[in-house]
Amino acid sequence: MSEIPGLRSAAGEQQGRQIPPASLARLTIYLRALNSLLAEGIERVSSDELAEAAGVNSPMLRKDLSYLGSYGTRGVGYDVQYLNSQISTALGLSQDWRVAIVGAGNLGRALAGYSGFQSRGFEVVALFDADQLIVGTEVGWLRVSPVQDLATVLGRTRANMAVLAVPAGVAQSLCDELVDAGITSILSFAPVVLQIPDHVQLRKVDMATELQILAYHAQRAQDPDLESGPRARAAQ
Amino acid sequence: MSEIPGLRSAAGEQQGRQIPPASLARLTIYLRALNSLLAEGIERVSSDELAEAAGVNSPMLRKDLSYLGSYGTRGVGYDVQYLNSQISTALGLSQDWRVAIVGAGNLGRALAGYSGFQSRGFEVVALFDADQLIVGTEVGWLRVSPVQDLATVLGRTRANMAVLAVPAGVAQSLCDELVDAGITSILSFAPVVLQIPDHVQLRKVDMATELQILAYHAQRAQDPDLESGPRARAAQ
DNA sequence: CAGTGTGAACACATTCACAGCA
DNA sequence: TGCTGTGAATGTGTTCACACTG
Repeated sequence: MSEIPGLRSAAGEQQGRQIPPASLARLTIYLRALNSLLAEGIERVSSDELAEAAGVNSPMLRKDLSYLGSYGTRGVGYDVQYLNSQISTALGLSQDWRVAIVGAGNLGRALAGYSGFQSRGFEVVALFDADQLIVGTEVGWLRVSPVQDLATVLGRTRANMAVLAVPAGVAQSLCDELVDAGITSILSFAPVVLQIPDHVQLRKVDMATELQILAYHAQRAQDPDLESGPRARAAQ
Repeated sequence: MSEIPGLRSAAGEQQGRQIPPASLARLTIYLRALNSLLAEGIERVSSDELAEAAGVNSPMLRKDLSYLGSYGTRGVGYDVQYLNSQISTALGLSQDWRVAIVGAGNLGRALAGYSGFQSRGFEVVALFDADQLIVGTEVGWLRVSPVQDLATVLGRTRANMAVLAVPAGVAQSLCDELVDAGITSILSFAPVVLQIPDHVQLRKVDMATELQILAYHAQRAQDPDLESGPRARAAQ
């Protein structure tokens, strides 16, 4: 059992093609599901089962996987371990990512202590704050550094990603500092539009936006407005 | 200045149509930008200016606004105050939303104290935790309630939305309790796929997913792979 | 023959050019 | 004249049916 399909060109195959953004987002979910299966000691899954676990339908799952290559066995399914490692390398999770968190308020501390990072190949290597009362305190295994030392500490810790967990007002200037220090991947929780150069990747999470979207749907659900033809059930 | 276009059928117009999900997400950004302009005392904006402030291009902004109705003035632009209120009512932000936060760890506390909620029409009315050491403590204006009292407290506080900020392992059962207690809008930060009935709206934020997506792009940027024709710059 | 992999059909989102109005 | 509003064209994402294979 679990014979591993052709290993030639280990992480290669159709690596050159861009994975469509929508698929990319779902691949991370499949990875999570595969890790759960792995933890349960399950060795094989069918696309139906994995799709169920990931909350999508199986044709979509298969199409998503097809952007990476053909890692399943027809009539059988996927080897959990093998598929897991294939997706991981495709997503670039085989190298170590060193994350700096800027802002050690509740959110920054929550992120610093979030086990989901460590367990999925991200190491938090620095934590910054501007508040003198917070600087120097310990959060988990980390000591909070002063933002003044941003560039220095980023260099020393060889951080290659950053998370912005600071108030909106100071986000742009700190973002600029991160970029100047050579960071090219930033995840921002600040509720502002950040200006960045082309070569920098920025992703944003805005919790108020999420609630507003929920509010919109909730409002429509309660007013029995013009609920037109096709049942408008927003997918998970 | 600022003559207000036809008020007949106040919040009506083409309210019946569903706003496309992609537009909906951006409308919340426009709202944020309009609030900033309002704070600066600016009364009018053109689609170019507002698009710039929101980090999108202006045809897209105009198309998004067109799903709500025609609230601009040709040759002039938009009245900031008026457009702000039109988008707000379209999104259902004119009624009061009462949010319960389940989980008073660092993340839950960060959310409870997040000024972006209060300022945008969301009131945090309850905060729950399972840990006896945390129950009873104060976070901002709130006292942490025991999860055992979930249904009771949700009823008393008339919460109509919930945020799940709990570990993956207990998310599903708490989600079920929320649903049983009549909550139909849930924002989950737990890194698991949640099972929900059709009438419940669920949105998910997964920070590890965000970092993984960044990792993918960063990996591609460093390996000068097959960088094919069209410059693959992931939009903000 | 069960279950993967994928091309072709469909639905949705974005872009663009320009008509229409203050 | 300047800027909004929108239909038509393009591009992207999803669904589906089924060919293919272990």
